[in-house]
Amino acid sequence: MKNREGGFLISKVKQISGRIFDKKLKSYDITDLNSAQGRIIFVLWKKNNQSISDLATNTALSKTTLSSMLNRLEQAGHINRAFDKNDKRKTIISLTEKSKLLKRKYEDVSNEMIDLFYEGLSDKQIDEFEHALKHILNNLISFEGKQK
Amino acid sequence: MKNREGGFLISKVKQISGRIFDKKLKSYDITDLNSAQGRIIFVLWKKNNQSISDLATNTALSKTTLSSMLNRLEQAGHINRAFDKNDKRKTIISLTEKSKLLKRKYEDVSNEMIDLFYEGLSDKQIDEFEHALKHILNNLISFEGKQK
DNA sequence: AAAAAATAATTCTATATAGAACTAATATTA
DNA sequence: TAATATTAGTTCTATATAGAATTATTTTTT
Repeated sequence: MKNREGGFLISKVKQISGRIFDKKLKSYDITDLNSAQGRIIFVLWKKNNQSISDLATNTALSKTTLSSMLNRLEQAGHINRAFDKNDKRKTIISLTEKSKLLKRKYEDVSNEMIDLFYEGLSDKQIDEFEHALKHILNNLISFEGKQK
Repeated sequence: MKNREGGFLISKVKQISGRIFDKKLKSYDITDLNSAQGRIIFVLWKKNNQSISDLATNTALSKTTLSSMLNRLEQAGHINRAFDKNDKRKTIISLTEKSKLLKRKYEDVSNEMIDLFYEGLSDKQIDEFEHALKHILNNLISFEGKQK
């Protein structure tokens, strides 16, 4: 069997791109949001008003991680917490105007990042790469789901 | 232009696979090593006796991260620190017998993980995927190198 | 050779991350 | 309906991660 090292490669890509993304955010004067927080805001841009469990699913972070990160995002004025009237256990997270205004700039950074990421790969290669990534992600999600 | 989200997908894959890997390690009775520490030991299995800067390069972690992680790995008896005789600034990290003995078991977990990761993809797809990953990693490495 | 620059590692501080244990609320079962 | 199980969030604790500042050593420049 071949010597595979996808997981190791992914870890390295994640590590370096996080550091680069953080620097790019600062160079665009986004100083009160880092890349990890950006991931959360990003899924809220896609769909506002999500419960914390929804966010856990959509960011792939644990609920406990979100709990503390949302505290900081709330403190910094990026998100609000509200109660769900139909289910008192739930907390609904929504974006503030402040974070809505960040969207354009953040997307510029994202695009710069994506350009760097995929430099030298053809559209076809990128398509196939992201297709494989989604496949892998689904493998992992369904495995983790089964574990419970 | 197409809507790319490779970075976001990679973050999610990294997050979930880390959690799964940690559970698998425990289920194989590897209780004194987690997946993050395993990454460091893994590059030392490939090549023993590396300086911390070398490890930073080969793991894609920052030197400060390594500094504290190596403390814990040393404490747990997995690695040793030694001075470089030719260059007194350098610290050479080597594996202990204990961590050498872990290798077989750790590889079993890795293989199980790789199987899960790539389930449903053909050899050709995996080859192309890892090829693209390496390409992306090189893009990031050379960019981060230029920054300095 | 002395001064300046670069390199290696550490410490300090802040944030990110997640498991275990907990509380409150809702859903399911007997 | 009462008892039980499940679900949603939080807190607590430990580890992971990295930037800034610092010290020691080596290399480069003048």
